Amino acid sequence: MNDPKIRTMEEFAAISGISRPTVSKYFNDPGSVRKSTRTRIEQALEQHNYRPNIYAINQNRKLTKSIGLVVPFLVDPFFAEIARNIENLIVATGYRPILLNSQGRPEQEVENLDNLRSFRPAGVLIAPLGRQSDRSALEAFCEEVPTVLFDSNISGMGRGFVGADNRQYARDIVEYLCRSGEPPCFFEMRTPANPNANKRRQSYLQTMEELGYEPHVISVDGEGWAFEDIGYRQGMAAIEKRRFETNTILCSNDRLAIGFLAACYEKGYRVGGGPQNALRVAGMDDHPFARFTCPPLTTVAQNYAAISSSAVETLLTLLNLGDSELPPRRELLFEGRLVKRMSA
Amino acid sequence: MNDPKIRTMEEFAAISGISRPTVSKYFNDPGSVRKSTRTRIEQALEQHNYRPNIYAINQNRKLTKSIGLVVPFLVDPFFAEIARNIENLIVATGYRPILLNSQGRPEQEVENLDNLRSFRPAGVLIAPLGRQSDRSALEAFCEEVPTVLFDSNISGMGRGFVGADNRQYARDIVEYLCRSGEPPCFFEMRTPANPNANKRRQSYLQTMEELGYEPHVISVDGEGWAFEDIGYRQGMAAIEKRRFETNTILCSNDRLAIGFLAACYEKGYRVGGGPQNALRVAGMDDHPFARFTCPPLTTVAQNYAAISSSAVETLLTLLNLGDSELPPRRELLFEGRLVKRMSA
DNA sequence: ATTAAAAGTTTACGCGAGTAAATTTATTTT
DNA sequence: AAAATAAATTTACTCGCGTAAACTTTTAAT
Repeated sequence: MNDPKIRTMEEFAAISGISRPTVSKYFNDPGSVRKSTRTRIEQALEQHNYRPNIYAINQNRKLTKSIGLVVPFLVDPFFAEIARNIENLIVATGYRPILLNSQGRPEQEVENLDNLRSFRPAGVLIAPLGRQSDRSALEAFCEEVPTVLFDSNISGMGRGFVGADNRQYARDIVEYLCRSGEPPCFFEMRTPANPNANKRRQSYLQTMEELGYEPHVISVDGEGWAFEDIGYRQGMAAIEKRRFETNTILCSNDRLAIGFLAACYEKGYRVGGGPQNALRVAGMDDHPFARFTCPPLTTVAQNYAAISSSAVETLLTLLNLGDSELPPRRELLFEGRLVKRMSA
Repeated sequence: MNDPKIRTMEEFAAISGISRPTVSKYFNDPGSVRKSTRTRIEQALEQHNYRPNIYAINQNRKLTKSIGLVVPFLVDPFFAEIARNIENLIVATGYRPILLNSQGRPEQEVENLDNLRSFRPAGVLIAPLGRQSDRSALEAFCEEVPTVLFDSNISGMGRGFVGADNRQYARDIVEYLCRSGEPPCFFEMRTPANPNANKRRQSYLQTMEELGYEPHVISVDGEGWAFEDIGYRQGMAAIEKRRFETNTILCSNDRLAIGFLAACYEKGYRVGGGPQNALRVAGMDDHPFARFTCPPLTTVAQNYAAISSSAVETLLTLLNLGDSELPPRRELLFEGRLVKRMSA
């Protein structure tokens, strides 16, 4: 690294003894140049650690080597974890991830899309806010940029969707709860932020019916993404009003369950299976911290790895296909895995 | 929005009836043009939603209007929350944030710095991994780009540091624990990832001595950023080996405490103040989910807002100063606020 | 109204690479 | 070794905007 400051590709090409256009080819795809020249370039690279100017690179290119990644709420460890996975996968394929956080705000989501547009990414992976998303803004964006949705589906939007098989999630855990104790009540937000919650409720209702139990849905107020807080406050209220018809509560997601567990604790209800406990509580998602609740939370584990890699693969396939042969929009749902812990 | 596809600033300038250089001035600083022209531009803007090409903008500018933000581990809600705050502040000042996640990996941190360099940001805010950081890489970076450290200090590195007054954190909570029950043992990782942990231990030792109690430090093995898991596993082991000399455990941070609470639960120890409980547990940081643990965690709350805004302000001051008059490196420490909950 | 200062316009060049076309050189194939 | 193919080189133009200089118009000050 004797560094007489290489600034441009011109300078670097001169030093490595290769012409600039060839060096340019190398940076776009090292495999596209002869092995001998590749070696020479890489030797020069080791000595001078030159990097092509990222702005100049992209200015005159229609298809950027970057992929946008928009998540609705990064403080939610579920999304942080998914984002982490996807970022790594994107890097592994040679693209550069651009991570944007909508922070639970519809305006921010639209703003992110606008920003993203100006980056001219090759493609975009977006987990929409859901109900609050600006549909027309999203739609306009999807027409401009190859986009794959994940986590939260909006039918017809984008060129594909990868997410959870919410019906299976709810079915599996409801069946488990029913055969291991009293049938569950369903605890949820009345106006859930994303469509997964609705599917989970529907599946709860259907499964309960199939099993011959009477369903009990407790829908509570609350806006925004502070699910734990809503689970706690509304859990307290629901307990006080004795709104639960059985001793088993299935929460619509783990974050709600974490808040609900806090309410149970404060109310002095012991949570868990077995006769010594007053209540059983379960969630869905296998939130990264669900195994550290007290008691550890019984839940349905998202297949993080599969969802992440499938989302990236779906997008990459689209990108390699070219605009001519648009495949039909595909929806890929991954099953969750029942995780039995102590809470139910 | 009748959109006959404005692509360049030239086209947009023609439509708005203003010359391109003036339009350019407008985008760089709307306040720098006369009010009447500003209005005309903004009217045209409403009709055509044109956005200057981000690559072209930055290519020919030494000082980019963007600020890098590097965090060590975004799955940690503490950093997610800080990042959220800082991002908002950066946007409010007219800069564009570039968020990069080191994911707990030193190589990734170096990679992030390299990437950031090629973005030529006006300045950078970085929370280093700490012990594992590549000092020389960091140092080289700091010399090239105006950089302010936060959360995790590395003495002399960068042009300033903003973080927590860890000694005060530990002092305050140790004093509280001592006057409200048995003096605390200190539960920590043997080789903590960042220097805050060391300061907290030192302050624990000093405060215990000042109060005339014998300190007990339980240092446990464990690498990486899975603090909850370490707190859980090593907490289990420590409980089994009866390594705690008193009934009060102060954990080096909340994530460790969350794991430790899970261990207590599994071992059947009731946690909280009062005679009916076996153990008291406290943490530090006021992790976003600390109030939802069972029992709710007594801790010292980071002043998220102050740290975030102070970090951004420190950097902006530097940027506005120009290279001539470098102020001395300043370290700003913010006090935490004792938050008494049920766990101790 | 005259003058000075501020703001806007024209013109022209540069940033650092992508990329296409024509040509030369190197590598394979027969 | 000759022919066919693949890879590099040269040359030259492009992308979209920043920015400086010289000049003109508008606004503010006297």
